Amino acid sequence: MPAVINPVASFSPLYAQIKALILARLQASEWLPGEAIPSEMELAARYLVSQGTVRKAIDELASESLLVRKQGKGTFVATHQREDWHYRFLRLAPDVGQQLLLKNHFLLCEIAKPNPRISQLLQLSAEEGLFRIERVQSFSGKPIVFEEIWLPVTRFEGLTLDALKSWPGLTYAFYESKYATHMVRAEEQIKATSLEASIACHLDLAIGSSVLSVERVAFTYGDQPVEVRRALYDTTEHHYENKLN
Amino acid sequence: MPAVINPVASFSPLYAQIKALILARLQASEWLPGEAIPSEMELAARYLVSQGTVRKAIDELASESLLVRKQGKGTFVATHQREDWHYRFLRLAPDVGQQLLLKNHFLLCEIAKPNPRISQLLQLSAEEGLFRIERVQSFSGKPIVFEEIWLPVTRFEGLTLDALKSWPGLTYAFYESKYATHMVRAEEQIKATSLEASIACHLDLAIGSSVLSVERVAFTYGDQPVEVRRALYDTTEHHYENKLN
DNA sequence: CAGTGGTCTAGACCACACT
DNA sequence: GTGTGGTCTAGACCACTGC
Repeated sequence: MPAVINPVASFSPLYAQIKALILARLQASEWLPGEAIPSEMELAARYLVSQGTVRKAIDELASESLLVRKQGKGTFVATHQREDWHYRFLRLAPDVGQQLLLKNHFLLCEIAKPNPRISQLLQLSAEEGLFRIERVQSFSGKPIVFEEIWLPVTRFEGLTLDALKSWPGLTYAFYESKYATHMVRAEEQIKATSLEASIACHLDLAIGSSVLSVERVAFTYGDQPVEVRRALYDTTEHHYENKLN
Repeated sequence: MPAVINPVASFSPLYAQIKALILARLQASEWLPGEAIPSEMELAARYLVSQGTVRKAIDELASESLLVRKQGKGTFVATHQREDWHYRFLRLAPDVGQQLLLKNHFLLCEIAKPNPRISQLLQLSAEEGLFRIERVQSFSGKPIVFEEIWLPVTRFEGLTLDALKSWPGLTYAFYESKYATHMVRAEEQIKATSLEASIACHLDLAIGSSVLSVERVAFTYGDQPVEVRRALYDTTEHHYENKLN
């Protein structure tokens, strides 16, 4: 007889309820990125279900990359602060040669002018403040990416250009470690555009060159949008890679 | 005690072996797209394993979209000849408004000039013949996509422009129904380029306009490359959509 | 109703990591 | 060795489909 976790509503299967309970813990930052969660046996005992049911819940969370299983060691909360996750969301690759290692150069971090489109994407009211960050990323000296990033001031209170510049790792690892915000997934919209004069200098390209415009909305636990980026890629010697399944 | 399917090599788990056996059946066209495969119980009996083991094998194949499960009905071989699969590999979406319904217009179908790059992508020797197809796709009268398609002559023997033109559905459904070739996955490389004169007329755009170049290699069962496409998208009012997980 | 996939359990054993 | 996740089994019952 299954233990009824939520007897009132929901005809959802038990493992889905267990999954929701685990998700709630993650969302509440009770188990932090990089840490191990309790073993399957312990969770099964805690929630009064069988190990198999916990397993199925964890399986789904692992397939969504919220958790990472490691045989013999345990199950861990996914984190961007790891080598093998550096390219989690980066789809830019060189046409020939090895995978690239981009070098970061932050240009500015300011309070953004009100921008209804960005506010809407982040599900914020027009009054709520936004940071706006600019940066350039280069590969062996050549600038490849110009990027604008918008972040809600409320979640990223006190953010400064210096803090960004002095962080050694990835931006998403920075969010995780300084603002307890783990990015789970993202959606991108890609277009081809002509390079504007104001940006051309940053990319070392002629005005009017064709560049790839990639607009990204990134989400944390619970499908909450937290960050908007608009990047311009120089694709003369690189491309955006995508797998369709 | 597990039934040892392949006692010689492979320390792979039982369900992986069952998965391979099912995959081989698909690859051999023993179970055709759209058809139901035997029930879990029947497969379990046939391979002398428990239902749970068959289930895990099918689960993986379903998550790779090779099979589709339908509760109460059975498990079916995935097919492109279905309404809900029409946009399986199409990532182009209008900036505003509903999902689009593209109209096809085939321009030509010829024996291609030798092309080492395409041959290499399709893992063919330079001598093996290739078809080359051109088409334009439009949305409410406006041309949006210009596309070149390369196919190996051996697999698509007797292909003609008329056959393509008279096919009412999707190209991948055509391959499936006329050439017993089901596309399983694809890889795309995306760049921004300037529109050439020879193609500009097809897209109703000025020479030198920025357009999205999408090069796709599509694979059938067993990771065998079968088709190369190079598409140019007019992204003034559309975009390429991508989800990062 | 019978047949299908979907869920849940309990228990056994394997593979791996740490100590 | 102990503890973790990974595999496999056997059997029960549920949910959905179609006759």
